[in-house]
Amino acid sequence: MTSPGFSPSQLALRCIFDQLHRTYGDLGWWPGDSRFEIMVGAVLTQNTAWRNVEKALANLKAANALSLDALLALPTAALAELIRPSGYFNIKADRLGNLCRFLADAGGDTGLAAMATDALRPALLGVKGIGPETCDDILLYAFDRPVFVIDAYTRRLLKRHGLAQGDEPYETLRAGFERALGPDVPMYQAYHGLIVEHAKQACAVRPRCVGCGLAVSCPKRA
DNA sequence: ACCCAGGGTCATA
DNA sequence: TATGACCATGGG
Repeated sequence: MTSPGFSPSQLALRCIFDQLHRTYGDLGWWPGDSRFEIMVGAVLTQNTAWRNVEKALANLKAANALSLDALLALPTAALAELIRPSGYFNIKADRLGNLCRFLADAGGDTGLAAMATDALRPALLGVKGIGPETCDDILLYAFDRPVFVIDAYTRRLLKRHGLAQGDEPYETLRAGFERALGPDVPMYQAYHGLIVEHAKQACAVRPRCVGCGLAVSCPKRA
């Protein structure tokens, strides 16, 4: 009843995961050297290709600005200039400022790490500029919480496999994944990365399930 | 030239 | 609740 309209079987979701993992291996998601870098990257990658985010992150590193204190000390206009390659640079500069102020108030990422997920998730969602996907990227990859990330690719993949209609509310899909798979941080981390990687391949590769023979559909485009 | 990318907010109905 | 406009760079 927690996820009306989306009750996938554990078998179906595991089947897709196993084929993707067999095809692409361990991708090492999320790339990043610190919790803070992952959080910043999660904001910068909103509706943006990752290669553009890498340029912005490189600019921040070169300016020695990829830390909470350094970013807080940076004027918004200067921050916007550094992250220009990632697009939406004005609004993202504001969002990073919101995130940094929230972090500082909460005692940095050490303070956040001490919070229970049930308290941390609403707190993050309360930051202007952090929606459900960015929030869950942060929870799953920066703080290793068992939260499944839902993105447009995941929706299309579910739709193509007939597991969901695709336009269900975010929370419905997230709850469906988590209930079917059970809490498994390493698998959640790998799974989302694999879906994105599979989309990047743009159907150049077509993993096929050994057991059921069903191919894993390409989640690129509608 | 057009379409898309590892989304989210806000105004409007 | 549910659309639509807006944000903006860079690669295919």
